[in-house]
Amino acid sequence: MKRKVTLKQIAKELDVSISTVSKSLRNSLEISEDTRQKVQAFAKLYNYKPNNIALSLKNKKTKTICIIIPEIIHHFFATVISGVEHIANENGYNVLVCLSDESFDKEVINMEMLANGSIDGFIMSLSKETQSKKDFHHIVEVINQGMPVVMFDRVTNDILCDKIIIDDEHAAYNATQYLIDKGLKNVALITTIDYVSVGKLRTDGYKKALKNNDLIVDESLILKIEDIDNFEPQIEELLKTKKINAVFAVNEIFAATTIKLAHKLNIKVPEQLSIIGFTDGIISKYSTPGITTVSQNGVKMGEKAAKMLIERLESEENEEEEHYRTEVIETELVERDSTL
Amino acid sequence: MKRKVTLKQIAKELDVSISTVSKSLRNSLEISEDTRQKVQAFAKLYNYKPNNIALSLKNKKTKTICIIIPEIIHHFFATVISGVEHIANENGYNVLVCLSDESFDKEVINMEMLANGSIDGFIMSLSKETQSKKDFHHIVEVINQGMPVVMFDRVTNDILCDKIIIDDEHAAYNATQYLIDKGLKNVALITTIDYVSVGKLRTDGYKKALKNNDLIVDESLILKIEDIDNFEPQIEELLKTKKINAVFAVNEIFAATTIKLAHKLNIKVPEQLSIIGFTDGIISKYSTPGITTVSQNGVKMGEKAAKMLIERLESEENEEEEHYRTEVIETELVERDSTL
DNA sequence: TTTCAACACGAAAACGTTTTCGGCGATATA
DNA sequence: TATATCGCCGAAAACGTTTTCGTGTTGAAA
Repeated sequence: MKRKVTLKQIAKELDVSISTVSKSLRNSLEISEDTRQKVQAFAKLYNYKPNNIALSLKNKKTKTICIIIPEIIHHFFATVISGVEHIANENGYNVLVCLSDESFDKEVINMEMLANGSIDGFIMSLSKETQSKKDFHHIVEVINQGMPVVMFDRVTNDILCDKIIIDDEHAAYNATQYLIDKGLKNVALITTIDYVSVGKLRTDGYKKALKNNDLIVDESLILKIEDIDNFEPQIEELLKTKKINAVFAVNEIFAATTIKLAHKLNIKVPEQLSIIGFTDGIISKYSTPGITTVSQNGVKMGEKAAKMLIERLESEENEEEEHYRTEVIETELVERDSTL
Repeated sequence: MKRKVTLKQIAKELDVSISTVSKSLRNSLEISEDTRQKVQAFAKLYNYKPNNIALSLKNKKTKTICIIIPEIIHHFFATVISGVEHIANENGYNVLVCLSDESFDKEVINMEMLANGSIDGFIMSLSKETQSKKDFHHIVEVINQGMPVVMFDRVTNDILCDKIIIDDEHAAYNATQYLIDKGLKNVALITTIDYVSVGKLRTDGYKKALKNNDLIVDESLILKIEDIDNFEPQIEELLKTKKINAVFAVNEIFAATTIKLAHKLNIKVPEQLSIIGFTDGIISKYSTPGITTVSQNGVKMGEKAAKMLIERLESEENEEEEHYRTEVIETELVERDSTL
């Protein structure tokens, strides 16, 4: 077991100074061709690699960015990570992944723990709890320390920073309009509780579409799911008691579950019930029938977020202006077989 | 924008030495009650937090572990990360995620890049390319440098280290037996090419089950998928031309696709065709019908892997024995509606 | 009054780099 | 011969910690 070799050890072996070794390896002209060759050969032989931690300390840059997400099991977040990782890697950055588990405390702990030089910047999507508490002091603090933060998807207006979002309201509007255009007038909405920013926006879009088509918004057709672990009965109830011919679900789990329940209740999809989901997940793709859905393009969001963060990191040296941007990623309606 | 405060700055402000500040903050009895209070108050006021990079350099421990996986979009790997992250966090470790994208080169680059002090240890699952090339020099090198590695799922016998696996052969055997027990004699297998270790093992289990039930292994019923992006025609061909009443698929994508194609060909699932998948993914759960599947318990794998790695990291100080373990995580057959 | 311990604190090394500056010998120039 | 120049190299600082060891002051004991 040969431990890692350091500059000091090479210097000692070759009976030169540490500076000489360092310069030789960086091919400085200050050092004679002869010495350079000797040092480089020796370094190669012993497989010398500079210690990253030491470099980080010296440069005050870790070349690591952290992404904080509520959960990784969620396919959308996985795709975002994938996008972030690619761009980061291309630019020589590593990616630290932290999960908040939708908990405010974990989010705070993670941020405080890493804001001490461990990383260069954050990419994050707020936890549900944070959104409901509306307490963002931990984020403000980090930003005030001069560490750039890019928020995506679940963002808040209370914080000034770069943001990547999709136009949730507009996307929901389009999805609802799509259903209406098919002649479906009784569209139910299955959504989350309001404090989840995207849930609220999508609900707004749904309502707006109805109104613009002179349809009345029937609140009893809007199902707000609170308990993510036990919502089937509510949907079943909706399908049984209400006269609907279409459902717009704000995520793919709700959409897939609706299909399953429709099947159970002998309601034919899409003949009797059209269903549109949200998110570009694998569930929608591999489900039978395939689910028509609003694609969020998580990969692109991740890529864009990483680009913005890295751009800010690299330009920061020149102490540039603090002009924050909010980028909107376009969504796309992927038509499959769950709609007429 | 107040930048991070350091010991040196506090020392200067309070007109004491750096040592005094450090000791005060660690509540050393060497320092007078008075001074300690003063320093601590000041530190709190300026929200002092020790710089992690400096600590890492000093302690030669980064409290960071890296997990290298082929892709994150795969639900199974996402669950593993989740398990790793939890245990890591509990023990004060952070998790760096690297994606090899099934590429040998990316795997090598990532490992070499991080083996220079950036992290304390690796948890990894081999990329397909690495498995087919059988070139593991990068891993051997890392291990020889004294950095612990824990492999999971896609492992190799050519490397000595801790491993977490499931008994793929046994699980496949059970799944096949389950089908046979239902009276289904014509069981097809949809698998991957052999160099993916788990694909091979699952194929072996399938064959063994057939043989033990005095059924002949019909190689034409074994479909080896090479091109992950265009395999539907092959499955369709299989369903159309072969007389089969059950399919065992080695992952959930294959299983879900089979259902979709059966639906297209008007083959009723499970009445005319029973399907069993592999992996405990969300596709199986939310698909209609729900897919009976072999659950791999990725979370538990991740947890176990993290535990083994951290255990080795913390015990290493005592230069313990080098006894490597291979832990087998039990699988479970989750019965849903895609089988009789 | 001298001696010694206890107390409170500071200097410095160490972790592994990079980089600035200065020095020294040799050669070229005046 | 004296001076300037150049080539080659080393010392040291810096990044932010922790920790060992040393040192000066104080009080009490002899």
